[in-house]
Amino acid sequence: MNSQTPVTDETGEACCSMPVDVAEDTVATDVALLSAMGNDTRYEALRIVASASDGVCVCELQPALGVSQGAVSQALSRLHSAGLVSRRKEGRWRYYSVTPVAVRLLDTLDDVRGGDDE
Amino acid sequence: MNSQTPVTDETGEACCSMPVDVAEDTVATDVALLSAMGNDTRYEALRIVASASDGVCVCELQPALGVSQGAVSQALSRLHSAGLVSRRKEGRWRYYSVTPVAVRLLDTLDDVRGGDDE
DNA sequence: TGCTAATATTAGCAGCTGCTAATATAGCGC
DNA sequence: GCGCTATATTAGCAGCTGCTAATATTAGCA
Repeated sequence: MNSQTPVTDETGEACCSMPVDVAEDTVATDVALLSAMGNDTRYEALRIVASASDGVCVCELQPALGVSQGAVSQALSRLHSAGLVSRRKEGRWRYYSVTPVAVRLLDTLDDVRGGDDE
Repeated sequence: MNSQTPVTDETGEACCSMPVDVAEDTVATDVALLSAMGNDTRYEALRIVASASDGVCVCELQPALGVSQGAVSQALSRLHSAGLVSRRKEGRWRYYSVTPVAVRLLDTLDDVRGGDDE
């Protein structure tokens, strides 16, 4: 606020304690994860990849997601650089699989959403 | 890709199985959560609120976050509508606290980041 | 080698997002 | 009621994001 922050108000109406610092690299790491998943196309792609037992190929994600091939590739590239999917080549095909990080986060999302449904 | 998707390639080189459908409201719910947290200011605000035992007031979040009062208010409003913080009034002051949903997600983020640090 | 198929990358566009400044609203004491 | 403080809301701007279309790259085959 100005210089009259209630934190040090002498009337005993001090507002509350000093806030903590959040480490910059923690912020960057977590925000990269969260924002990578925080988009419809990328979230759906991740869900689809997560539900496959042996990886999903770009060629079938595209019809499922209903966007262009380029958009699918960009989505997967973003998920990969955030550490949410791994990829491998098999001839012409590229397969994507979820990482343990993604599994954990998706499970947590399912838990908290399930709790709301009661 | 076009109509010759490897999914049904008769040569046995079928690419993989059919992808699942992801429920639209599940997508909307989760993406709202993730994108609310997927921004530096809002993530840091949530972290600060999470570290306080009895709620944090807007007036101290503002200096901690280093943005305008209006930006703090907007950030908290977004977190609130995503169900990540609850709020209460005490006279002139507005206090924000984390919800169990936020706690779960932040804990999971800490877990997966901790795993990476090894 | 030349072609097709799969997919990554790039360029560009329209809409979105996050911020500031200004304003509106709520609470408090005189 | 007035003036102040705390904070929510609004308007507007600059930069960002997600998409398509086009192109580049890679793999496979005759």
